[in-house]
Amino acid sequence: MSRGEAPDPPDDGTLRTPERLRRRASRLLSQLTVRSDRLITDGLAEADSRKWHYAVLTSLQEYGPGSQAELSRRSGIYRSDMVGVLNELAERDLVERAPDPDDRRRNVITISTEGRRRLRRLDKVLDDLHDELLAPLSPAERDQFVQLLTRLLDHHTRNS
Amino acid sequence: MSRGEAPDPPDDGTLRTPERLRRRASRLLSQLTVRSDRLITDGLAEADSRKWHYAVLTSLQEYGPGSQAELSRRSGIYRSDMVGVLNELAERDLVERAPDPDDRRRNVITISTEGRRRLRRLDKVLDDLHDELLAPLSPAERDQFVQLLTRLLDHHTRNS
DNA sequence: CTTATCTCAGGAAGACTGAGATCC
DNA sequence: CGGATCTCAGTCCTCCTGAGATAA
Repeated sequence: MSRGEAPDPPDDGTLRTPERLRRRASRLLSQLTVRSDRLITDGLAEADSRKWHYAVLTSLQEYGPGSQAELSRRSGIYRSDMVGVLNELAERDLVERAPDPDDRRRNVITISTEGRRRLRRLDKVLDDLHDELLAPLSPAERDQFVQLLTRLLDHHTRNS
Repeated sequence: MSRGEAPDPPDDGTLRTPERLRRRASRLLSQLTVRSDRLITDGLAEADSRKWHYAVLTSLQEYGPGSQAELSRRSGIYRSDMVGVLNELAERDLVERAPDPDDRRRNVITISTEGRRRLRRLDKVLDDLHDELLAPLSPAERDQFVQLLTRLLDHHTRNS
């Protein structure tokens, strides 16, 4: 409360007006995401990685090799940003990029053995980080939270 | 499902591995926040406003006039970015910026009548936008959601 | 002298646009 | 030809750092 924020809510259902700002879901979301992003980014940086590395490696592990456009669709990384991410991954020998013999516009991206090893480590790192992120919630509440987020995201993804 | 995403979950509690990526709370958060931000930003743009305008106006309405540094603390806007926001608000005659006679380093920011009127409109706009944002959730679930977000945010705010 | 306030300049990172070259 | 793919250059926004000027 050292930041001149709103006082605690009345706790009787009444919503005092100062709470309007604090309780806007959009604000809560963006503020929490800033913290979450920072947590994850810092944690992965200690493992010489980024969120995007994890997203691409997981997608390769689970769905197999693919073109860059395909990886982009799978992982949600923008097609124009994919180039840079793959450069970083290739530098570290975590993936291999080879021209597709069947369609010479494409590159086929494959995860390397080193990449699989790295992915296992990142998965552990992320488990710990999520433990920290969701610390105040009970296991049941964590599921609840993930479920609510998923439903919201699905809804807003389908309606493009 | 036209985007090469993960298939639907088994729906029996089992978590197939491809779901790891999809279900990471950090990813859900940041993806949802992107959509939410876009929704809010676009909606407010139609009212010639931004999120920051609303934050500052609300804080002025609820807590009364204050210096820029104080507004910054209340509303969460970075002190360096506050200048620009106040310029925009002053341009539109929604706030008044006057030097503090007691401390000549400071400006005292006051909300104008026009500002109050604008704020009432923005509050309605935001109510509608949040209805859209939380559309798939029942009223009880919306409360649940806000409550979970608040607890998480509080936890990560206290630990600086 | 130290501290606080206001201001501006600019960096880093993410989401995104647009366009050119290449190929189907 | 239209459409997809890879790449690069660059925009916009947000969060944040740093520093200068002024005044307590």
